[in-house]
Amino acid sequence: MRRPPCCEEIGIKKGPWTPEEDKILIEHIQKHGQGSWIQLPKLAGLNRSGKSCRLRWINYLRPDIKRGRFDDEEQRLIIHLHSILGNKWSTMAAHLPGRTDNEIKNYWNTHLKKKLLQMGIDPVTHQPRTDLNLFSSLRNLVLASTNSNDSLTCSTDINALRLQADAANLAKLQLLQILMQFLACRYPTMESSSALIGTHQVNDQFDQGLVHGSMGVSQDALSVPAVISNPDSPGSNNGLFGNYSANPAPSVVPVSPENQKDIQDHMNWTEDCNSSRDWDELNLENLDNELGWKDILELIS
DNA sequence: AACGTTTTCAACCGCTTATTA
DNA sequence: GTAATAAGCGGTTGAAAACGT
Repeated sequence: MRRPPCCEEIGIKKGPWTPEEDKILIEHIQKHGQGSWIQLPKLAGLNRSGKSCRLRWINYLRPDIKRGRFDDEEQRLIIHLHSILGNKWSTMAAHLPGRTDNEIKNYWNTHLKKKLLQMGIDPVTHQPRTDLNLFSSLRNLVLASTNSNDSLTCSTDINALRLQADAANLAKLQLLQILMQFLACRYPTMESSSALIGTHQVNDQFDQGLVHGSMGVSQDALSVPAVISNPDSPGSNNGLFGNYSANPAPSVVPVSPENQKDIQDHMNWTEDCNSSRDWDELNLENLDNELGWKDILELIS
């Protein structure tokens, strides 16, 4: 079924399009319609492949293309769609009028993916990450949340404030759980002591805190976006992280294979809590440089 | 100002799927 | 049913811009 290389494509121009080429393509399509992309370059007098013409038109020259930054609503939608569809960029583009699959793909890879990673959420599984890298990112988020009043005072974007608050609160929850896992592993015999509560108790607290809003996570952020065809889904479409509502207590799951590289440089310290070497390498004392882990515990309490 | 590094995104490549003869 | 062709899709690349030192 492999298509043989087309001899007509030998010697054709590649690389960035010139304004002149754009003009020729636009005028030709306006005059004759899209028709056959293979025939188009020849008919229009362009030294380009049909593929290249199609891509240029669909991703850049179409009159209904919406350019500029993605707004909060679009970001929420992309994240939610990705949690359901995975890397089905063209399907996602169908839900975002004026946006192309290429644009969404680029935006995901350059912005949203990083955002989720910084929040400690695996961009593939859309579940909280457990690697050590998360620890520092969570600390940053907790720090950001404590400074949010300063850094965002001048902002009139209420959504931005809420998103950051939600992210920071989720980070706090994850950080607390990770710390509890650390303590539970470090002191297994004290599992049920009042000083070191067990993980299941932590989860209960998460549940209660999230359900009742006592942990500060806005209810909006925990609701399911109504964009996807799920008429049974309760709640409204608010909050960038609404798609995580199916997992109200951020259960700790392994990081996806795709992001394994990110954590190769760190020990997999939550995977095997019997490995004393790993725990010893997790030098919590070093975290005192900017914000001690004890301080974090105070912050999230 | 100069240089190196990182980020962004348009464009390409190779593969799969759909259509047609 | 099969093969050839066209269209579409997602991953990857690389040039340019932005940023940091």
